[in-house]
Amino acid sequence: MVQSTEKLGTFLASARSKLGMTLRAVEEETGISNAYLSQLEHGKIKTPAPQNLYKLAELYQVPYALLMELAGYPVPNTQSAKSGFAINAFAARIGSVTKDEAEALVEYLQFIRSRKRRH
Amino acid sequence: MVQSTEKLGTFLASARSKLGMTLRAVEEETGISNAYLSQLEHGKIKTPAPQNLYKLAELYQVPYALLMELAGYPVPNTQSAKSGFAINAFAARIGSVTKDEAEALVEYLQFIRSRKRRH
DNA sequence: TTAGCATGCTAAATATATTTAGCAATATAG
DNA sequence: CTATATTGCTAAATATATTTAGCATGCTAA
Repeated sequence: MVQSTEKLGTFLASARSKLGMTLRAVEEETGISNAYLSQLEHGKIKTPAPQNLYKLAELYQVPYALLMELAGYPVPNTQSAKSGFAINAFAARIGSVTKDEAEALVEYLQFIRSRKRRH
Repeated sequence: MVQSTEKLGTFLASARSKLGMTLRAVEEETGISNAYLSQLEHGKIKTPAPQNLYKLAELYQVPYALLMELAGYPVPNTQSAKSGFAINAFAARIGSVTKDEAEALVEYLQFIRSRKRRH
């Protein structure tokens, strides 16, 4: 329960960092106070308003549904959300990839898994 | 803005009436206090917690997404599949990943890119 | 009728979200 | 180097969600 907001916080912090934006820059764009954003990134907000998650999703270019999940909210149309949760979070973290990169990642993942199995 | 919560209220009241349930009966089932339910049905709550809407949706047998809409919340998948087609294709290829795997993949991707940049 | 109970409601209490104000550290300009 | 601005942060203030307590009306049973 505590962890889910913790995850949301670190995810949002990471997303903002990726864009090189300052808290006050995000405040400018979204209308959400920098103080609140800071608390949000530090997991001190248990149930942020969906409106706020939506604004941040748009600004950060990440799926709104993912933020809802990370916040611990039930998400409508959960058929793909539940099964692909980890992968969605992962996808949102890396942004877009080229074909070659995707190829390399798939190969690397297979390597990781084969290695684990051996033990 | 005021009307949307008003609509939610009348909708919830109608749904409960249809089932012939009392406010306290709903409280029993959902854990939401009858006082709060009353305020909700009278449009006095601007932003009810999604968790509460979910519980009521289940009890009343109505779509959770509909309650979210009536509450004026953005609803995922009404417009949310816009972020990263390439990513989704990639995600489909590798299936679900663990947290550790995601971590490793992100790191590896950064490695790949830093390598490319050097050239 | 009258006693007891159920129902919907509301004011006050409490919890939590969100903002305002301002501090401490770091960066940047002159 | 010194001054000024920027950044992230936090305590206190404010707004709002949610609960607790209890009232008034009406229902049912004796």
